Amino acid sequence: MSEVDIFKALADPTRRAVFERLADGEKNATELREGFSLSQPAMSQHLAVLRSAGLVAEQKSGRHVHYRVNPDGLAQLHQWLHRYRAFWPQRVDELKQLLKEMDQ
Amino acid sequence: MSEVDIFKALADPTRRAVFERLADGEKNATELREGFSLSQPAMSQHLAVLRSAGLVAEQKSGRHVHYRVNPDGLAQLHQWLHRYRAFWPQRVDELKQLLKEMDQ
DNA sequence: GACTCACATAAGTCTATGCTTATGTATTGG
DNA sequence: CCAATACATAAGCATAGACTTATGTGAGTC
Repeated sequence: MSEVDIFKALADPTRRAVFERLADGEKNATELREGFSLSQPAMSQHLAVLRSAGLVAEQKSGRHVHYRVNPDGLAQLHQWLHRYRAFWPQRVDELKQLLKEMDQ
Repeated sequence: MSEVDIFKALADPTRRAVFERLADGEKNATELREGFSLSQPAMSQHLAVLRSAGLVAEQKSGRHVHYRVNPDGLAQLHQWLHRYRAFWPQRVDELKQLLKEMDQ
């Protein structure tokens, strides 16, 4: 698991959508396919990428594999972003100001 | 500029390194090449990707082009991450606990 | 005005990646 | 125990992406 892997994993729109679905709650690979027009191997490969990036965790239960969000990946991402914190408070303030102005 | 573009832009190690150098301070394309073993067009293309992702901003000055971190991109990333905030406070607490244990 | 410098853009190549179909491997139900 | 289910893995293909060399463009220099 590294930052590169995390960014690469999230660079794919399908994987980002899968991750978002997992954020709603634990699901197995078959449930995750619902709504997507993807072959079963494609989903399996996407999950492998997310897993090796530390973004999701798996738990085998019989012949099902339950996937859930792994906070480790998000923590890594959060830590990376935090290095550049100096750049966004200013921006946040600007947004706050903008919202204040829009309210009037 | 979209989340996909941002993640894609940051998925490349070279672009992440370029971004990190820009975080240290505004630089032009030639200065950015120092230390990298990249052709000039390669750097130019990387900067184009970072620019279209909203991660850096350019400012032309004579025949030089000065690049700097654009907070907009980081703000987008921060906003994306914030959607999953529910997952990381728990993790942060775990890390704090771990650090506390390591101190002893 | 020719020349150089600091870039951007074009075109071509090679590798990475996302997809497919085909197959392998546990697990479970009849 | 045999078929079906729920996956993972393999192999092949087609597109995307990162790089190169070559060329274009506009701004400073002499």
